[in-house]
Order: sequence, then structure tokens, then C-alpha cells
Amino acid sequence: MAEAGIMAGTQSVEATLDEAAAACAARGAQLTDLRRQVLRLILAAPHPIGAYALLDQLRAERPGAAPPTVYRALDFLRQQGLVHRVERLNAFVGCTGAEAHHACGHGHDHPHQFLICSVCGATAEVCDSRVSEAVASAARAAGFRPVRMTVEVEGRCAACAEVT
Amino acid sequence: MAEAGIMAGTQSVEATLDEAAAACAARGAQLTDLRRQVLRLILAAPHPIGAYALLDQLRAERPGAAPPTVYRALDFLRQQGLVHRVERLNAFVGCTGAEAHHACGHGHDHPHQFLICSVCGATAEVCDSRVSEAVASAARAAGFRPVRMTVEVEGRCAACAEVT
DNA sequence: CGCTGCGACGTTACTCTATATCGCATATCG
DNA sequence: CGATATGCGATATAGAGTAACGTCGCAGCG
Ligand SMILES: [Zn+2]
Ligand SMILES: [Zn+2]
Ligand SMILES: [Zn+2]
Ligand SMILES: [Zn+2]
Repeated sequence: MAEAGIMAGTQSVEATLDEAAAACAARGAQLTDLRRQVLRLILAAPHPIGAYALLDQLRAERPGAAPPTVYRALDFLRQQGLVHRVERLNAFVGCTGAEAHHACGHGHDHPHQFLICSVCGATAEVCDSRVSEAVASAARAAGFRPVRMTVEVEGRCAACAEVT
Repeated sequence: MAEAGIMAGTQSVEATLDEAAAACAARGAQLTDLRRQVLRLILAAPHPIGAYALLDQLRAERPGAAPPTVYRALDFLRQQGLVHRVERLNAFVGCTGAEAHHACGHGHDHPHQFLICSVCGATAEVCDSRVSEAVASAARAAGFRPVRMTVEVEGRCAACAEVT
């Protein structure tokens, strides 16, 4: 596990961006310059990043940027499964589980879980089918028809747990 | 408005408030008038209610109320396990799983899951230990030490699923 | 060519959510 | 009595998200 967000050197980010552009194109969508810039900022951030922090950084390249600018890009990136929203943090993070989903045949709106370290802020995405099935099963047992689920765990990451 | 599934009549609300006051007292905390008013509003609401909707209603009885007024009360009520926050909705709801937790020996910060109907807005709290254990187990498998978890499922409740 | 529809983006102006402070009153204790 | 803690009123500000409208560029078409 390449430690939540600390991975991704600059090269790797650009490579990911190219892959993302290809994936979008394959679905008839296009990763425009703006969307690419926003995705680059998210991937370059060490941790989940808020919409307004994103906006501040974006303004360096695009002075006219306003909240709708970044939110529209975020909506697109989320639809494409390139970015997830961390509800507990009101922040956004790049999807790091794509390979697994492709292997499992999942589309671009796949079930996932977040492990959020309350010490260092690192956030890791995991995709445990036992979890998603347990949740779905509990929901159905209550007569509920599940569509989307949010599973976020707060605690201490491996690195921060050692220090204790 | 008993549509939210597990609804409480007005009498039941007052009874719940008395129970809550007793539970707080047993822990050395006090359910003051303000906190009681806020909890009453939450329990009387048919659905999870936002902090500012709460504030509007609170001002009817307490004209000077301001955001910190309601947020302080909410913080207290959450600490006491009387109220939960629904992250997906930025809203608050009364705990309806208290009996189960007492039976299980859980304290006042118990693991729970929400089923949120995207059609009618009804939100049900369930406490499935298989879910919380599956999540905790997945977290530990990643070297993570879980402390608190948020599990929220969006979909259709039994009533709204029938209509299809 | 001009017309039209559409998607992406710019721009303004808001609403809603949440927190930071400051300050005052009371209560409780040594 | 002073000292500390809690509850709460009041103002201000930060952060998150949306509505509404306008503009530009481009594809399709008569
Ligand atoms: Zn993902
Ligand atoms: Zn950590
Ligand atoms: Zn509960
Ligand atoms: Zn429903």
C-alpha cells in the first residue's frame, strides 16, 4: 500500500491524466483543459482537498475561476469515476481503486470505502466486497433498496498507530 | 406525519425527553431547557433536519437564538448519543436505536447505519453488528485502527420501492 | 451563408453550514 | 471571598454549494 496520498510523483500524475483522458474518450466524454487541471490538482494534493482550496490553486492558472467552475469540473470527474467525495471531510480525492474495479467489471460508479486517519489526515480508498455486501444485505433486510453507499472509517493509519 | 416509518407521537416525544434527561443526569450532564427544546424539535421532525431549519424553529421560542446556540446544543446532544448527524444530508436525527445499544452494552457513541430514501427523504437508523464488524475487519486488514465509522446507504425505502 | 441546438465555461449573487471569539451570568468549591 | 467551570447570548467570519444568466465555439442543416 503506497500510503494513501503520498504516492504519485509528478510523472505518475501526468500518466494518470493521460489514462483518464483515454477512459473519458472511450465513453464519449472529454477531459478538457479545465477538468484536467482540476484533476491534476486533486491528484497532486497529498490529502483530500476541499473545493475552495482547489479553487484557490486553480486561480493561479485561471484567474477568473469561481465556485461553479470547480464544482462543474468536480461533478464531471465524479461522474467519470475519477474522483470521489469524502463526505466526512467535505473534500475530494482521486480514485485509487480503478484497477480493481476494472478487474471486477465494475463501472465507473463503484462501491468503495475510505479509511481516514484523524492524526495525519491520510485517506485510503479500499474496495472490500464483503463490506459492500454486508451493507447491502442489511439494507435489503430492512426492505430497503440500496443504490449508493457511503462507508467512511475514522481512526489511525498504520504509521500513526505505531507511535500511539 | 407518521410517514418516516418509526415515528413518535407527541406524547412519546415528551416521554423520550424525560428518559433523555435521566440518562444525561446519570452521566453527570444536564439536559437544560435549551437542549431539551432542540432535542424536541429534532424528535418532532419527520425527517433529518438541518441546523438552520432547526434554528428557524427555535427562534419561535427563543428569539435571540443564533447559529452557535443550536450548534452547541447539537454538540452536546451528539456527545450524549441522543442525536446523530447524517453526513450525506448535513442534517441531524434523533437516535432510534438506543434500546438495542443498551442491550448490547454499547455506550452512547454506538456504531450505526443509515438508510436514506432518495424519494421521500425518510431516514432509518439500523444497527447491524455484521456490518460494523465487516467494516472494522476490512479496516484492520489495511493496518488501520478504526475509531468511528459512518455508513450511509442511499436508495428507496420499502414504501417508495413498491411504487417502483 | 445564416440559423439553430448544445455543451463548456465565465460571471454574479446568493443560500446554507459551521466555527471563532468575546463577554456575561451563574454555580460550585476551597 | 476569589477561583474555576459551565451555560449561553451576540457578532463576525470562514467554508460549502447552488441558481441563474450570458457568452463562446462548434456541429448539423436548409
Ligand atoms: Zn474509486
Ligand atoms: Zn496517520
Ligand atoms: Zn443511535
Ligand atoms: Zn421513501
